[in-house]
Amino acid sequence: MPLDVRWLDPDEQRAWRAWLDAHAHLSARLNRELQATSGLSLSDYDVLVHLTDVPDGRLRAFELARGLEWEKSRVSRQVARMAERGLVERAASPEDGRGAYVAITAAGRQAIENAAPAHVELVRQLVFDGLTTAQVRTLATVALSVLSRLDDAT
Amino acid sequence: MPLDVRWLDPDEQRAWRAWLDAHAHLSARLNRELQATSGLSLSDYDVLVHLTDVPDGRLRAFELARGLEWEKSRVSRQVARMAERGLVERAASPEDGRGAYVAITAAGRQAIENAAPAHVELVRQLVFDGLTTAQVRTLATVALSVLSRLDDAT
DNA sequence: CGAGCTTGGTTGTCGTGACAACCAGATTGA
DNA sequence: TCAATCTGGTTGTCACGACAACCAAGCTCG
Repeated sequence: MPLDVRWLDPDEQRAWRAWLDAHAHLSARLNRELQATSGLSLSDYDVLVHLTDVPDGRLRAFELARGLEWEKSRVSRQVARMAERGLVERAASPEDGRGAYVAITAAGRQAIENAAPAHVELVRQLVFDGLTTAQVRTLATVALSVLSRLDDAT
Repeated sequence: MPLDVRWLDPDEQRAWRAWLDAHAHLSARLNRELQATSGLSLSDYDVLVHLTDVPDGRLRAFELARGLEWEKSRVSRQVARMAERGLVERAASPEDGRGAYVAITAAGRQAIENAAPAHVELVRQLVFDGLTTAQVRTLATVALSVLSRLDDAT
């Protein structure tokens, strides 16, 4: 066991713990609230956001997987559940015999249009209303730094 | 549907997305690495950290739940799994007939002592080596702000 | 062409977590 | 004292996600 480990100093410890805690509590809270007020989970919400972002409201499953950075199995199952609830529909692809389109339904649009305002408002209240613009920018910088280091890493 | 929603501005969007992405990728990566190099999950790791932090290496289940901020059912199941692998032991409490102590075993100590250095090193590489001390402090401030707003909220 | 590789997607299996129901031991208050 | 309540913990059930195995449709190259 190496004796030269560079442990975290107290400031780093603090920041690290706080980050983990904040994220855990925040996502639990957002999920609970979303669930309670609109019957959607965060995953449902993310799928619907991606589908509404595209002109015709439909995407191939693999595009959805790419956009969400999800495992394809996760997409498959999430879409299956959402289809059962009528939020999306699946359709075979004419161009590619293997393909599966995922299309948002009217009910799906309704659901996200109902859910979005309160959700965004809550994010604003819990996060951004407490921060200065400088802090927001630093937050972005920090997160982007982590992301780039994750990409670099072996 | 309210028309006066205060949507996120571009900077906020960016910070929000980056935060979520960074956390998702980072925790996936840390989990994978920990699993691969030491056979522990992040949850295992957290439990072991809490147990090594206390003098006699044992805690009542409810103390563990409090410290980890976990549901008691989660603690119960996690401990059951870890006991099966010999990382911890359960013991009845003499003082309280209902009580259950969770104690780290020699194997558990060994496991975390093996795992910790590489884990901390990775956190350092992926997060802190890329940040200035000012950024670290801002990160802590931001996270703490979110936490306090979560507490306030109804 | 057609065997072998690649790609898009689904499914089996396992581990995990939330929530609620439940059980047993402790506590308390009329 | 003893019924009502509270507390510590476990278990049932459901949803979710990762990973690997699998299936079928395209592609590619001799």
